[in-house]
Amino acid sequence: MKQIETFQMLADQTRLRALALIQNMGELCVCELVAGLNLPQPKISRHLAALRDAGLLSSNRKAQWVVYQINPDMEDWQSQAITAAISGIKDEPVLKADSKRLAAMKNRPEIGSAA
Amino acid sequence: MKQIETFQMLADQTRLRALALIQNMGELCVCELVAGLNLPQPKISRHLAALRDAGLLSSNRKAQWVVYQINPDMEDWQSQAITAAISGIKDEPVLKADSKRLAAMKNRPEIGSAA
DNA sequence: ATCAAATATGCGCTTGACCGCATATGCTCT
DNA sequence: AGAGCATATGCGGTCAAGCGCATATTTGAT
Repeated sequence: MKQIETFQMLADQTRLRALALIQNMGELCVCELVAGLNLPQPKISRHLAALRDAGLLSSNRKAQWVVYQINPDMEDWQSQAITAAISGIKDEPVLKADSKRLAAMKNRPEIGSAA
Repeated sequence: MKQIETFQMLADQTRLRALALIQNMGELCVCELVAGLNLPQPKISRHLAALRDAGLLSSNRKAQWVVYQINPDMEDWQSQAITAAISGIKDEPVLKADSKRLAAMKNRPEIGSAA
């Protein structure tokens, strides 16, 4: 049963924080997530890969960066599950701190839209 | 972060099957779940205890039986999560088999409403 | 071609989830 | 009190998840 994988993905703090921040910002590269969540880069990279493999995120390369976003082609129930998850954690203080750190990030890449 | 626990609970086939069957039937005792899911009683009992401890199920004793139901006092996001989960698995063949086995159960206790 | 930044992966370790099996506890009825 | 069903729990084993650390890979700039 493949659905298990989805909920497994939502049962981890790092992944929830990453999903929340990505949903909040639209799309983010790995280094932005490293800065926002303030965690080792290999750890972030692995979690993102797992989320992508599970179909919850999609990624595409933009120059030297790999940009992740919520997978637009998810199944409805997956989307609902993510919504529930983010709703469940939305008041966690750590999320505010994550956003704050991201906003304060030095040398933040300007990908895509802006120059 | 306590929310993790909720999603952990949803990341297991046995627990999902139990939740689906319980939601479908309103309330069920352990022995009915053992019959429906066709799994060892200790295994079922443990999973039910886990779901109750996580706040997803509530239980109350009725004579010699312990009856479990979806916890009516869940938080909204938990309820949403369960809905998403059940929606995700609703077409799994195993669920139909579970219902069928439960319906065919011999010596099924008549708890509460009926005599 | 070299270098540096961004990202991914290999490896060994630890911890916790789940399991099966045996057994304890609780409840009911006689 | 004793028998019998329903439910819970103790225990040991196995396996996968997550981690830290080092390193490989890809990409862009000089």
